[in-house]
This record gives sequence, C-alpha cells and structure tokens, in this order.
Amino acid sequence: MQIAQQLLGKVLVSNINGKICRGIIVETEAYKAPEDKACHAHLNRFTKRTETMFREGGCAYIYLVYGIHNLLNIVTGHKGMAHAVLIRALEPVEGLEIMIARRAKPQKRYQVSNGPGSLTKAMGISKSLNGTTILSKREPIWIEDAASLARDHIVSTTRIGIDYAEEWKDIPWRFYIKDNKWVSKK
DNA sequence: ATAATGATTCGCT
DNA sequence: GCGAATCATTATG
Repeated sequence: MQIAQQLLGKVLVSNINGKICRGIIVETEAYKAPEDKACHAHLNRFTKRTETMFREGGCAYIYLVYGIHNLLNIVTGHKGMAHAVLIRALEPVEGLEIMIARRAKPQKRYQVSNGPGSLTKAMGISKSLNGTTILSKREPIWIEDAASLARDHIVSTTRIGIDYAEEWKDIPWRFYIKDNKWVSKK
C-alpha cells in the first residue's frame, strides 16, 4: 500500500536490445494476498503463474491477460507474502520515438503508455521477463529512485477491472499523481 | 484431455 | 458506447 504510493514519481527504465526507454510512474494499484480477492494469489493460491509474487520484493511479476496484453507488477512483499503493485501508467521522458514505433499503429499517434497493457508494449516488456530483478542497471528493466511526492499530489481511488472481487472492488488501492495527463481515465 | 475466462485495448456504430 | 480479438493459465473430467 505505502509502496504503491512511494512508487509514484519514480522512474521505470527498460533496456531492451540496447534501446533505453524511461518513464515516470504516474499510476499504480496495490494487490495483497491472501485476503484481497482481486489478487491472483488470493488465499495464497500458489501456482506456476503466481509463484513470482511469493518471492522477496524487488522483482517483476509479468503475465498475459486476455491473450493480448502483458501487465507489469513490482513484487513488494517478503518471501512467502504475495504482495505486488501493478504499474498502470507512465509519463515518457526518454525513448518516446522507440515507444511509438513499438505500438501497433504508430502512425495514429496513440498515447504510448496510458494503460497497463499499452505501457508494457511501449517499453518492450513481455512475460519472458517475468521474475527479473528490477533493482540493478544490469537488468533489462529497473526502477530509478526519486524524491517522494507530497501527499496532496497523490489521489487514491478504486481499482479498475476487478468487478468480480465483490467487497474488495470498492477498496481505494489505486493511486495516481493529481492532474497528470498521462493517467488512464475511466 | 478439454473447457472457461480475464488486473484490456482498439475500432466501429 | 459496445463488442471482438486471442491465448496462457486455471479448473475440471
């Protein structure tokens, strides 16, 4: 939870095939097993997919939804605790042309990273990077530190796309930077 | 072995 | 605003 807010304003960097892309994290969501029904590891359900989430914090949990989109999470719990933060949106700061080129229809000039599925495509992240550590510049993806944001710049609200999670769908575990135009809407 | 479905996005009405 | 696309993972026989 706290970590989800602390990640706002930090910089996500990818180095894929020597191509560097940077983006400020502007939107996140927190997922916390075992009690959170929206979490894949609800009730500590341990499968081949969720195995990554049970690791020590600092690695990436990446998986495919709808057969189409890769979603990127940062594992934040200690070993055996399946806590993770979904990265939902980025504000590009470097490599924007590379990101545009990676999108399906570059000529249409879509926003390049305003949703969890879009940003992984823009950054060149795929599930083959699942489990990668994100604390070192030697890795293909990592997080660069930045000053924490003032509390009044952080907005908290309900998470998106988890209507099946019953009472958990109303919990305000989605966070974004106030007035940032790169935040996905809805 | 087979069947159901989702932490979404894009394109068309 | 609505629905299709599309497949790895999960649940079930």
